[in-house]
Amino acid sequence: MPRVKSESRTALVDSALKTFWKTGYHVVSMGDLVRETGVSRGGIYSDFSGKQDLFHACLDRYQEVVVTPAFAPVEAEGAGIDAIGDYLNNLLNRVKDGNDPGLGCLVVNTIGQIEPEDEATRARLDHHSNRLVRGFKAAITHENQKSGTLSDAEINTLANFTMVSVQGLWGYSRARADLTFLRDYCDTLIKLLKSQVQGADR
Amino acid sequence: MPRVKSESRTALVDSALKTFWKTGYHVVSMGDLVRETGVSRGGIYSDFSGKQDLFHACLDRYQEVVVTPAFAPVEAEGAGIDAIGDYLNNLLNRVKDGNDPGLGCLVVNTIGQIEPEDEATRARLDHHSNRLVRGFKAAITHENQKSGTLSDAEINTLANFTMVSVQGLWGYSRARADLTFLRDYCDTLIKLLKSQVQGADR
DNA sequence: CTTGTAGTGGAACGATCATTCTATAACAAG
DNA sequence: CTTGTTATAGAATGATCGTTCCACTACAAG
Repeated sequence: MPRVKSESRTALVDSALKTFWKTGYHVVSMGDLVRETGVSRGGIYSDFSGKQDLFHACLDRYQEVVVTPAFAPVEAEGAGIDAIGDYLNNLLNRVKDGNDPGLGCLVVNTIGQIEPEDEATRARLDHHSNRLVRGFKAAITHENQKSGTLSDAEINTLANFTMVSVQGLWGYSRARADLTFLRDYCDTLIKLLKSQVQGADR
Repeated sequence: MPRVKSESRTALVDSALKTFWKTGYHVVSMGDLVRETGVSRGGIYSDFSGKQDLFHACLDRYQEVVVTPAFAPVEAEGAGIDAIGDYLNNLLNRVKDGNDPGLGCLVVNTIGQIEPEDEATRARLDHHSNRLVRGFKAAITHENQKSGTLSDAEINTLANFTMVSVQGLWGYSRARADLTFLRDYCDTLIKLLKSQVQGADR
């Protein structure tokens, strides 16, 4: 038999992911991707049907290599509100350690530049948002079990709020790479969430 | 004397603003702008040095025609936290009435697709963020004067948090045009801010 | 060795981009 | 009318885009 087919090209996708993340889908050219990934044009097109297909693979891979490890504390069994703080700090530390191509979140960046008809991309963004809400809801629910302050509807609303607010953090972190500023945001969010569960003002 | 020079082209900028807002800077072509604004290529280039220059004019105009009226309650003398809710609902109602090209915020969308070296654009985005923080800080400070619960540093932190969180709202509103969902976010934010000023849990 | 496949480097293609230019129409002032 | 200015429609330009194609190399299996 001939040579074995490429071992699934994760290195290509990882490299393309960084490029898309740093520069944005529309600005990245296939020439950029060839240069940054070290894979030839033919190689890319043999594994993906085109630029958009590769980008979708990057969005999926982003969930695996960035969201899953960072969000693990929240998705862990018995996670409470502090796990949300761990999640935020996990990503902030990635930035500090220089593991990420820059700040921001690939999903949040993409929301701002996707065209409304692009359903395939939109579905991936929705999946991300739903994943966050699901995690936040479980964490708030667990924290709330101690006091029983919040109703189910209130927990839902709070989880949705947290998701939206956190997407603001990642979006804004692209504009301002001030770790102290960003950590203050995280501390405030956690404090606010806890104050709601403790239900001090109800 | 000959014919008078074009009356400052505000109609051109207004139209270009909508196009950039809806579609995003990189996706909009000069051909799109010619078609949407009804101004010829020569006309555009006689008033602006290029696409980026026109875009900057749109960012500036966005402050005037969108942010200033919507944010007016917050920037008004004696505004409190409810003014922040008015601001959010002002923009949500614009969407409902179909005045805006879609959802989202031109500034937030731009943050996600600007290249780090583009200082001229970045300065305009910073100006917007600073304006929001200044307004939120004044409103929270005024509300806090009744109880005196929060320190100056705490007010600063809360104003920064609010700005980041609100940018999350406008960013996410592009992905999910569900007015009920978005209003729930607004109500939650206002409730959280008030609970902090009342200082129930301190 | 030969054979078949995977992958490369880069030319080629047609489309589209931002920008410039030209010829012309519209109109105000003399 | 003529003259001067503004703006138009659209051709032209040169660059770059995503995509396709091809000659060639590397290598594993027979």
